[in-house]
Amino acid sequence: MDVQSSQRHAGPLSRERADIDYKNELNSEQFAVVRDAEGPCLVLAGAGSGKTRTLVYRVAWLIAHGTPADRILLLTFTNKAAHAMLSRAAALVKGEVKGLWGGTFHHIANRILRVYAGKLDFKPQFQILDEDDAERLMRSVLVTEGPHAAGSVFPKADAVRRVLSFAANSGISIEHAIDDHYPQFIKFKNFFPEFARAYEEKKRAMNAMDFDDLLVNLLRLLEQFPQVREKLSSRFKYVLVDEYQDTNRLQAGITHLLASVHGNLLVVGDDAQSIYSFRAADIGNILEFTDRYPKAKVFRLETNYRSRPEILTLANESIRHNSARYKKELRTSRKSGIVPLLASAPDPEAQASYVVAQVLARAEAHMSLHDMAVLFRASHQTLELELELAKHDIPYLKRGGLRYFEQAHIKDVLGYVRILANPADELAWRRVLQLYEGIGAQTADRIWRLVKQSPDQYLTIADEMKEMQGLSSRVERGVGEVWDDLRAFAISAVKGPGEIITAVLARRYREYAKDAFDDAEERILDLETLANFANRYQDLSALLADAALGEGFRGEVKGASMAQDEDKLILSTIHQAKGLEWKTVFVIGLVDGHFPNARTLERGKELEEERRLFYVAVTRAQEELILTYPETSYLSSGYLLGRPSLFVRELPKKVYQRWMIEDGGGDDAGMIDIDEEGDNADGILGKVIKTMRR
DNA sequence: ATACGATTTTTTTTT
DNA sequence: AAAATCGTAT
Repeated sequence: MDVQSSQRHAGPLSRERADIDYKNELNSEQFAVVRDAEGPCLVLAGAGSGKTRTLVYRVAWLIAHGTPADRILLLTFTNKAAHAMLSRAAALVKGEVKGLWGGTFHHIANRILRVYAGKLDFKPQFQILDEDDAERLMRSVLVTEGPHAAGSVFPKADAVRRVLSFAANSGISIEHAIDDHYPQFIKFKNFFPEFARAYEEKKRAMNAMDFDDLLVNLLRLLEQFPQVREKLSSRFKYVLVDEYQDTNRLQAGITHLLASVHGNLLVVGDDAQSIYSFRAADIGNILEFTDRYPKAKVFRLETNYRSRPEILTLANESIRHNSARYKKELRTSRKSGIVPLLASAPDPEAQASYVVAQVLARAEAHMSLHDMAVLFRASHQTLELELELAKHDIPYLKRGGLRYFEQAHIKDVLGYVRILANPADELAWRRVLQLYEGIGAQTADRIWRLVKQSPDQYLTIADEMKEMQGLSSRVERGVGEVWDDLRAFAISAVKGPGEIITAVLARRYREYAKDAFDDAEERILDLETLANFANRYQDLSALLADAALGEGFRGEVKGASMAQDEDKLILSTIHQAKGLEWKTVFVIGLVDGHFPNARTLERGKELEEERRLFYVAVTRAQEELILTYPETSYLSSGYLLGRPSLFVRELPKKVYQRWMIEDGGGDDAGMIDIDEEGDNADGILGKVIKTMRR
């Protein structure tokens, strides 16, 4: 319908690409979305149903029919998804996506807030705090504001921050968040508002926002400044959102307002793949979309192009144990293949050597490593596997766990950059100061209190410092070195951000790293790469913002430093694997206590989310699915005699084949009969045997 | 009093 | 692996 009308506004139609044959390259369900998604639209798309493809073609269609790329906003959930989608769209329309706004919510919020920071009383160079920063800042709040009653077990900084974060993201009060989601903190409820206030105050003083603030402040900006809202939402003629099931209330509010002028809001999601409720993602956004937008068109993509029917059967059998869901059964267009395998190993070592043997067998049969992936619930589950892979010289890339920018050496060095960019950055000061011999938490605190009084004159403070009482000569020397260094780095700063890092490395950190880390060489190499990368920026705060948001770096820097197209096996958390697919998928560690996670086993509501996670994992597989679990494994409390995961036990036996892995040669923990059908009644603790061994 | 090294505990998932 | 805790050195 709108094809003709939008063509009329198309301007120079000569550029329209006749070479995309939409009808042929898409199925009829997908084509309907690409052609008709005007106004509010909800696309319910099952796993592997070509949802990314549909979005990419929709973008191409819009551009081909005259919408300038810079009037399209494409919101995705991860940086990786954003890049993948933009490059696919670029390939389709031959580079005409330039100017398209695409990225994560946080990325887009950052971009908009840089322009309008002033309206919210931030300076435009505001600093972004990553999770580690936020936790440290909260820790310093608890030191001053926390109750000092000895012996009282008080929630840790990270826990406090989580509560506040959850409240912010779901748009509920702190009290409410504690009552409903963190009942263990009810007796401390009265303290939280005070912590929140002190935390806010510290952030303000630093001109800093944490991840949540990016969303909160963008929403506030749109709500409180109608001219801004008008301007932005007029600009974005089309707003497209991927993975809508994982958006939270703030994000739904933001998309609502950004699309408020044109009303063209296209959201795509799958309620069965909602796995981020711990971050306050709200399935209600999808389930109630048609209530919020009564005129919304609803599309369904229910044909799976990815997986063999045997794999899909297993997935469907699993997800049907969940009660809260849209009724939807995935059909596959593919021919019958191999029945999924469930393999049990005596211990994690045997599990690892089994996976490696299977990988090697496939590699020998000329399968590329990048066509296989090993998925897991939590990143520490790969320990044995990584050892085994190293032993066999198999190159791999692990996703999940510590991020590049959260590693100590990176944060240390960027600490100097942060001080130079923003001398009011309390966290950077504390971190950098404690790198020096003789300066610990106490001295760092005293120095910071002095700096705080006039941050902009920090270079001249050194003299006052000397007059501080009771400085031992060791401390005094340390303080002297700090300022000598800072003066030197301030001079390098003129030449660009990369020069600062080079100078830090040359003047101090190279030596420091050799003492502090046993893998110093690798880390120094890392930092040299970082220096190179940083030189692409002129603006320190732009560099730091991208660092905090994880933008660009992981893929580019690391990829460039390694052999670019070396074939690698992917190890990934299931969360990071969302939206991806491989021919062969291993899901390891399927034991009660690990997956489902011990914490969620105790709470019924979260168990459904955990099951959706399992669903996401198995639906990544195209040809082959191999599930494994160790019969004994390891929890912080001791050995866990595992029974296979609930998610496996509840499946009908006919959907998988069974396989027993022989002991790989590691020390045998003794054969114990696993009660596979075991009743759920005895909690996992009953199965934990404390051992003295460690 | 403070720094720092050794020991113990604890760890989901992500922007 | 990193933080919290504890004990010793400066």
